[in-house]
Amino acid sequence: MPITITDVAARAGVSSATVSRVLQGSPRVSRAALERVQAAIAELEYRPSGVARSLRSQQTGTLGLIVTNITNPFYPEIVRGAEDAAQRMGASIILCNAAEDPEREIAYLDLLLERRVDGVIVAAGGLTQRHEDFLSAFPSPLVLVNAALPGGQVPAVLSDDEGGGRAAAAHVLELGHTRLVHISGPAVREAVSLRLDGVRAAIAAADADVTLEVVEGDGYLAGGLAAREVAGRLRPPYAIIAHNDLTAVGAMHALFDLGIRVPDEVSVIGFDDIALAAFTNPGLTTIAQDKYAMGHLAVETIARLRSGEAVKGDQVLPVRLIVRGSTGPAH
Amino acid sequence: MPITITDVAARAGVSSATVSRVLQGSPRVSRAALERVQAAIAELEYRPSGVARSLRSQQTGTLGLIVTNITNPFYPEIVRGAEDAAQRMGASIILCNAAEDPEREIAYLDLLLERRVDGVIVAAGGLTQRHEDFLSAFPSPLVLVNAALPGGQVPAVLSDDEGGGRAAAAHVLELGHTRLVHISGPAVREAVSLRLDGVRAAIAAADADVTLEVVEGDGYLAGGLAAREVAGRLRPPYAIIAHNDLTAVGAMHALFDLGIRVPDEVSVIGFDDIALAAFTNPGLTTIAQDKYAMGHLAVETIARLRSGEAVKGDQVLPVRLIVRGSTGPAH
DNA sequence: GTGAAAGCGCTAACAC
DNA sequence: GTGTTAGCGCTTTCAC
Repeated sequence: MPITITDVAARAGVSSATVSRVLQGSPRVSRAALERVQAAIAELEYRPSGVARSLRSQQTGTLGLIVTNITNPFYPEIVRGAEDAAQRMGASIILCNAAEDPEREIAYLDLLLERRVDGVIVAAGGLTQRHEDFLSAFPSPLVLVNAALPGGQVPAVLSDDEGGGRAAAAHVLELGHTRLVHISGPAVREAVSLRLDGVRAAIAAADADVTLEVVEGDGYLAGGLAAREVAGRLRPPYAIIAHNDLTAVGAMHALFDLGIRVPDEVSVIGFDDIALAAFTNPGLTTIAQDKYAMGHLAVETIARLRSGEAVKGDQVLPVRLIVRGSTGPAH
Repeated sequence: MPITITDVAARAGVSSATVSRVLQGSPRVSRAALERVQAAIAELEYRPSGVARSLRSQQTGTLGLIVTNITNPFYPEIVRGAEDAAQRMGASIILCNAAEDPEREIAYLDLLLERRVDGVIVAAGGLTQRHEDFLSAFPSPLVLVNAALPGGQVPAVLSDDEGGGRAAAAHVLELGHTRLVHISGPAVREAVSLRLDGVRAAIAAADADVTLEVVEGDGYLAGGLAAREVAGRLRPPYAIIAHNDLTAVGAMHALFDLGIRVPDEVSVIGFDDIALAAFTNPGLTTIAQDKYAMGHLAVETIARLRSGEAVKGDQVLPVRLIVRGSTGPAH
């Protein structure tokens, strides 16, 4: 049974109110009392109960962070950014790993409400209709990362998917590629169509004779395996623009299996810049999202929301092209 | 301001005690009251306050999980295992990312105590003397993952490092290698010397003419770069046994830069089996730790501790050799 | 400058 | 079967 404020008060020969004042750093405490209280706190190794404080103050100093899948290498950086920002403002993060299960995501939302968290961040890939219903009526500060709700009712932190798609296509176009294959993610996600839009925009802007083929992947390694089927009927050179790095890595593997050389025969470019991307062989050229900043900004946005500020619309972070070894000139 | 139990009671025309009974699923409630209370709960969208409950019940249903560095690919799997186990028992995880800072690790221990978590899991690489002092006197159920305290005062979940080192060396020995290079981790960590012990044991058991050279790395990618210096003076074939996968990947990169072929000229084997290992090229042969199980078991151990069971000593999980493409016959 | 006391939302005796 | 009440540990008026 931990020490309570009453124990400290007794030990210091004061009332609990005085101990509380010391805890709050109130100036209305005599020097003598202050010292005795501090001594008592130290001797008893007293630690005020966060639970009791939360009940009194109606705030827990706790933020909920729901991620689709913590073992997806896209998320740990976001978590780190969020955690750093939270720590800076004296808050803790309750991490909820939805393990790719939308129902579990919603169950966690409920749980976090019961825990009276000061805010919730949802870093989820795809949002279902049930999410929308639940989230748009969420009774607590809420920020979405990497996904948005129609109408912009809920503040969201996003990357510039359209610009990223454009940059990816422009890069391979510049290398002289005229045949592009886009392995997309699941069509329901908004980022998927935005990236594709970007690719199309870059092609349109190039006013050269360029073909684009789109095959739908799943956003994971498996989706990249579509490259096998593509390689069966397309003769190099061509460039594969993957929806994300996992897809790109899957595609590279399929290509290696077939003995097709990257980038000599086929160029591959990804999206996200997960840690893995720097360590494939060749290194993966990709469009980097600033994942750390996304997590950080999400927490800061919660703070702004809590201070009564009306944060409206999406906050879009810039992306940038990182050229490694997986893209090369078409020949 | 959220709805309270009193609001529900008023709405249902009963006392808060009755509402509480309904919440607890007590049988001592009349049908009529039960229905009215349930209706009121639904209409008001009432959610009991976890904070108030925690204050009453003296337990928070919350576990602290301190991780050295969530962006180190070794940890997300542990987190997932812990999170799954916690969820199964209705608990939440407060994730604390120490960001490689031992002081921050200790600060988090304090924080978690204030938050009155039901237990703490520390998944940290290296433990300093300050850790030892703090941890051995920790006033809350505590489990270490991937590190142990001398004397076994604190229950720890570990992998079979010695056996893993043995398996790694045995594997390359079997491939005909007679010159082994071990790139270790920082000498202070116990796992480092255990793995090296294993390597030595395998060599001793082989009773062949085998040389072993040990160079100290840092357990990260940079440590693997020591392979560059090794390659400068050693002629292939030889085998590099890395302390962990990150080190192995760093070594492979150094080798590629020098135009040395893996595994044709030099074999490389890692330890951990991080997600990355399957996607290097060639794939990394490694000793897999069951990271998910470690996280899971740690949470279960907390539960046992809380139920009053005296868990003593280390729980050592088996490892297993995973052969991919980075090791091959010596010739 | 300090203490008494109320109350945050809930549960668990204890009465009736 | 139901209500009253005390109390979990803290903060904050309100007196003095």
